[in-house]
Amino acid sequence: MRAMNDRTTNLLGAVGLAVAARIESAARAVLSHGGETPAAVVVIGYGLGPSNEELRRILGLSHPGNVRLVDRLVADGLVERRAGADRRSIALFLTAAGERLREQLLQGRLAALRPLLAPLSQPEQALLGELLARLLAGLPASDNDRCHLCRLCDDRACTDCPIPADFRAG
Amino acid sequence: MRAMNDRTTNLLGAVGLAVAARIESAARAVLSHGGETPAAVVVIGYGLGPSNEELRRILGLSHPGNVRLVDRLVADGLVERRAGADRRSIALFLTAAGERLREQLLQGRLAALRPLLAPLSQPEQALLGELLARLLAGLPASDNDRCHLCRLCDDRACTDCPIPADFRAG
DNA sequence: TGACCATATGTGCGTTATGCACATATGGTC
DNA sequence: GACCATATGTGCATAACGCACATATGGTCA
Repeated sequence: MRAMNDRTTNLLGAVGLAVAARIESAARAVLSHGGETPAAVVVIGYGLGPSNEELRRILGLSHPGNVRLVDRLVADGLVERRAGADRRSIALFLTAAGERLREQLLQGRLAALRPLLAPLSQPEQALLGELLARLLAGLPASDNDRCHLCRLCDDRACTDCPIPADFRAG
Repeated sequence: MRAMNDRTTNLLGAVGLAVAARIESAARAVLSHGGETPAAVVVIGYGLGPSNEELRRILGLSHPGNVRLVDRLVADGLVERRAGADRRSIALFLTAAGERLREQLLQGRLAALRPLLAPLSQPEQALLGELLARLLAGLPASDNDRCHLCRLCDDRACTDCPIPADFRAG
């Protein structure tokens, strides 16, 4: 089962680790919480007022885990719980401080990743982008999986997102 | 400061998250511990008998964190603490069970990542491999940083590793 | 209308992986 | 031999989770 080009597979793994580490580190520099907390800020920041349950599915957390995560963000003055569609559900929105922090998260993430591309020339970067886009497009994924994968993406940088996700329609 | 091709940067971030998630998931399927524990098995498995301190630096953990990590592996019968160079230091080695588990870890990681490359043709995969290799080679890194980055790599798959690391000399 | 179940939120409690401060033992140096 | 560096291990705390449970709302069906 060992493919000829496991070298590429292995390099992909090494790069993935480096990328994830930089993303996490950049988030920690701005927000004093780890795990899925920064992703929650980005997702809530789309302004659609997700319920606790919707957010939880996107983040891939348990119900209680999500409640505690929102507790942290509310305690920090970054998120507000407003009335939702039902009287049982709530709608999550960023405060002004939350919006500002979200901006820092998105920009910090890109800033942390840009140096990785520095060794490549502009055409090479464009080529890499195409290959990565094809790679992402090939992931068989439900709508929720796509939202999960893109939970930290900067929707402004992600022009022509290769992953069709309905929640971006707006 | 917003570069023209932040799209590529953003895609790199998305792919990195997907890669890291698959690596972690694959490790969890084989080893019932998370964090740096699987990496420790791989690193110790090189058979050089690293001390607690050497291992800790490669994994990027605190001293106590590393001691507890080794405690877990010893309790699971995967690692042995033997006498080290000094009478204060120890030398860590895998048991037979540890060796077997390391094999599963390495193969599981590659198996989890291979599907990501499936959308690309063979020449495209080779091209991606070259770009990733250039990307990794450009990372300014100390010896320890390199060991840290490669802490989950399969040294058999990583033929012609783009990252010069002295510890691979043997 | 009321019984019943599904859905959504929140809480008590435990676990895992970690860090900090500290204690202890060995090694080297002056 | 005094002193400091190095290496290991321990007590205690923390962050981010999950499971089991409790509670409230909504819908459905007799």
